[in-house]
Amino acid sequence: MNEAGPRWRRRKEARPAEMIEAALDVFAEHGFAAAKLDDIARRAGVAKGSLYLYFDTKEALFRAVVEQIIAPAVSRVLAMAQIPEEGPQNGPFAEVAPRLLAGAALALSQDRVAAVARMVIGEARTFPDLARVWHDQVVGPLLSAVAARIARAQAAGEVRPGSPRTHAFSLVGPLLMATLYRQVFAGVDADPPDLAQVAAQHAQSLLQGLILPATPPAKELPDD
Amino acid sequence: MNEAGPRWRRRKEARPAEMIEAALDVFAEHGFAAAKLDDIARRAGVAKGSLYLYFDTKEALFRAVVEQIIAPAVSRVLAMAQIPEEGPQNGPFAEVAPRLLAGAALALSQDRVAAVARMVIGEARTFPDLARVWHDQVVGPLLSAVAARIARAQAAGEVRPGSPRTHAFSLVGPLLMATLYRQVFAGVDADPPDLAQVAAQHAQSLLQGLILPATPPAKELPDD
DNA sequence: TGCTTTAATGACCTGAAAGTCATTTACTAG
DNA sequence: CTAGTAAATGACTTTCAGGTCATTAAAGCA
Repeated sequence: MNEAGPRWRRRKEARPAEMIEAALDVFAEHGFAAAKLDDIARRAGVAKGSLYLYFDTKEALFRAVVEQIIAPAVSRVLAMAQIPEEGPQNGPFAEVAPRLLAGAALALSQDRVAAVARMVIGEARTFPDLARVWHDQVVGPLLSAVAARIARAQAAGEVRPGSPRTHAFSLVGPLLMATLYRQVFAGVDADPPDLAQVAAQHAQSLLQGLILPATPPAKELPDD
Repeated sequence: MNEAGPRWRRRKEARPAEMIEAALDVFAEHGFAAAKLDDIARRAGVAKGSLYLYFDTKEALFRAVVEQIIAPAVSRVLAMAQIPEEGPQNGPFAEVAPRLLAGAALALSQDRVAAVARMVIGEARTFPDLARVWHDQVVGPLLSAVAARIARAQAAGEVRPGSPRTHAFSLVGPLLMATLYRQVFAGVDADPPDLAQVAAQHAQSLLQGLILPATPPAKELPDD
């Protein structure tokens, strides 16, 4: 019987991150309620009791996962979109919008980010304060930044009038829909939508308009 | 001590519907996993054991809720949008699309429908066959119908080229986003988006284009 | 009015998973 | 080398909700 080394190591610094990583996998696969702490512990290579050295409850672990995964994604999207609050002009809106959507598509292409988004939607009612954090720190700032940029474009006469906030929904809604579609129907639909393609085509459609300006097909004109 | 009548009544026909109704309320409030059958039973005015006379398991009850609530909503949307599979021409796409979005907004304005949608998104991983049913019977048909209508409009030269399916995402994504926003942030955001407003403004924006064609604001032109 | 049927009950059973803690053992300071 | 510390363990406790079933009683019928 070979005893290669100590049965376990003391790794106070590395443990929490590993636990969060493992928790993300298990939560994403089964959802919050159906995820078992034993599974998470096993995947993290620790005993269940060890989880409680770093997280008080299952919910605390869940919240740590959300914060850990999402915070970088949010700042990355805003950075890629290059939407500074009060910065200098950063190009015409017709160029900013596709950049923003492309950046969002890239961020949401990571299944980890998309899975967290799906889980928050599913669990918001179970954890009202999670919904509050998400609203105040993620969705709110993102929506406000986009709406502010749209309002600037409206002031410059670039963009059609209307509620900037609603325009923001117009802009990013399809991407959210495609993301959720991929998450919900993974394994059911063999041909899920491609986020980059949706982002590109939607940017084009929304900016330029879906309707073609009465280009007669040279054939169906009523003969008079 | 007044004994007004029998302790309970036999109502084989009315029970299931009442149970589904109560179950919807409790599921919508707490999510599937956190919903207690005792609560559902109490709200339905029956004992827990009675639930098992009509539904084999908690999951069966959940599925009954989904089917009961969604089926009418789906057919109503398609009816309001007046998108027959092979029917006669039903007006230019520029008129059909707003009608479709308005109908969808109306259907999704019922919190019951929206709550079910949110729950399916949240629970799809826990119940893979629920995701399959939802895909095959709800989302798939709806998306296909809309995409088919868009393809017809493209063939007629009304609509810009591009994947019809992606165009369908462009069309309905913002409404889904607004619906989920309302569901997730109910109680957190005091000023949620109005679905009818989002539908109307988005239809306008998407069809006509968000970008204004270089209308000089008569003031900021560089003076040369 | 009594008999049969079966809808309905609710106390109970049971499995499962969150959370605890006395014990073990890796590490470190002296 | 030794003693002190605290990271880590995993068997145990506790809680709780899904599911069962022997019993009750409402309704239909002769």
